Amino acid sequence: MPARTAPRPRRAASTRPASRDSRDLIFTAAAELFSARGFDGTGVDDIAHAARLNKAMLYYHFDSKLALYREIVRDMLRAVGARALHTADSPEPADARLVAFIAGLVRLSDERPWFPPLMLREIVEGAPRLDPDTLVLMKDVFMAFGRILGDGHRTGLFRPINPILAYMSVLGPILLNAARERAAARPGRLDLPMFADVPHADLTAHMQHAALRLLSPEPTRA
Amino acid sequence: MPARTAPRPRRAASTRPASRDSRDLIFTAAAELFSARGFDGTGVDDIAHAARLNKAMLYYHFDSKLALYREIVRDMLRAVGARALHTADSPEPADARLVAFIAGLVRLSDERPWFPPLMLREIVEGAPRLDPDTLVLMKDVFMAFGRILGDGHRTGLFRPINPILAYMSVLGPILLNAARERAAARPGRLDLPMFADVPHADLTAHMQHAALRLLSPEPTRA
DNA sequence: GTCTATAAATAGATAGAC
DNA sequence: GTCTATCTATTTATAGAC
Repeated sequence: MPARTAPRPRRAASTRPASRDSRDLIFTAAAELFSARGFDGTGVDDIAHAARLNKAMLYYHFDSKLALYREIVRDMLRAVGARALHTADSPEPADARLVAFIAGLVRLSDERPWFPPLMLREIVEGAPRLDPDTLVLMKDVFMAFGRILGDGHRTGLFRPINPILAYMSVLGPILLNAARERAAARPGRLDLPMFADVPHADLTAHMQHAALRLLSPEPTRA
Repeated sequence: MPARTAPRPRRAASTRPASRDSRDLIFTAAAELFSARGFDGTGVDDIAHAARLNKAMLYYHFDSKLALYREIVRDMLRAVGARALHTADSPEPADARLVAFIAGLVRLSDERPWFPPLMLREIVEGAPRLDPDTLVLMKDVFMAFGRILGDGHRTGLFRPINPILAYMSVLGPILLNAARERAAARPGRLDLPMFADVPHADLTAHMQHAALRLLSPEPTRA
């Protein structure tokens, strides 16, 4: 699921306790932990233990903790960017593309559950650990969103609006809610009301509806 | 500015390099750093250095790094909660209270710039470090928001909506945008388009407008 | 109240056996 | 490819002088 450019071939048959590729095990465990506790809050021992391996294996597959982290973020941003560019450049009208953009983000949050918390962290911290190539990927997502916004404005589907504020207003709820959901799912803690379950079916619809309301040119009230 | 329940008296006159109370210096430096780099990303030495003191002073004023962190979050949530409860219980109609609720959050983000990043981090991580008393404060803010929402629904000003999704949709953009702004202001990095300046005047208005559009009962489009 | 020096624990990273 | 044992640097926290 992590997906490097080309999936390496798997060794024939092997026993259960390490049947999946150890690199993927470490990758996934690390993504999970980094998103939950942050880069500094996660030890390489924690990662190795969660992957049911040891840290020597981590260093066998990755150069360093930082290199592993970067690979996770790059993989994630490549996935987001690919989807965003694809929908932004589709021939459909802007409102349909906006709806697809949001559906893509929500679906991606399910496929790569570490995406929302990790993305939030990177924005909050100002992405201090990312290399220039990865920063470009972050930019691409925003530019794709901006293109949808601009097209919508030109075709009269959307009202004029500051693209950054619009981006924050669309991305913020999606990321924050998914991150909240994820935090609530962790064992032990948190029976606060704001961490209660939200019916997953309503979610995409709400986010899409909210975005359309935000951008629609019709005035809503004084 | 951090504000314990009662501000202790200041010593008469003293030289510049440590004229302000050292406790407040450490408190503010720590809040700033914790919000920027997270709890684990911030060392007590970093804090002491930013406060132009040393870590022995930190331990003179606070029991531990964790105790200091908790005090910062508690102070922040007390401020948010007090403001939220005050506006939620005001006699005004719900839409006016919602607008005031948002203005309060934005104003608080200016007064205590560490609030948005810190709050985001706590939600993302599921508040694993907070003591029960502090968790209650988090709950109070949400409940105040919920009361405004419920009143608005009863009086026909708002449409029915899942309170958690509404909370995420109002809080998410405000926190994320303020955090983004703050990350962009840090020296060195980040000239990505999505980290560009947003005219501060537009900000509150946008957030208020967006929230009203989200909750208004009038249908906006199919 | 403020500092320097240091103890004790932890974390990232590597050597080398199997 | 996988593991244990270990080195080294960093980090929280404290002792004790001024």
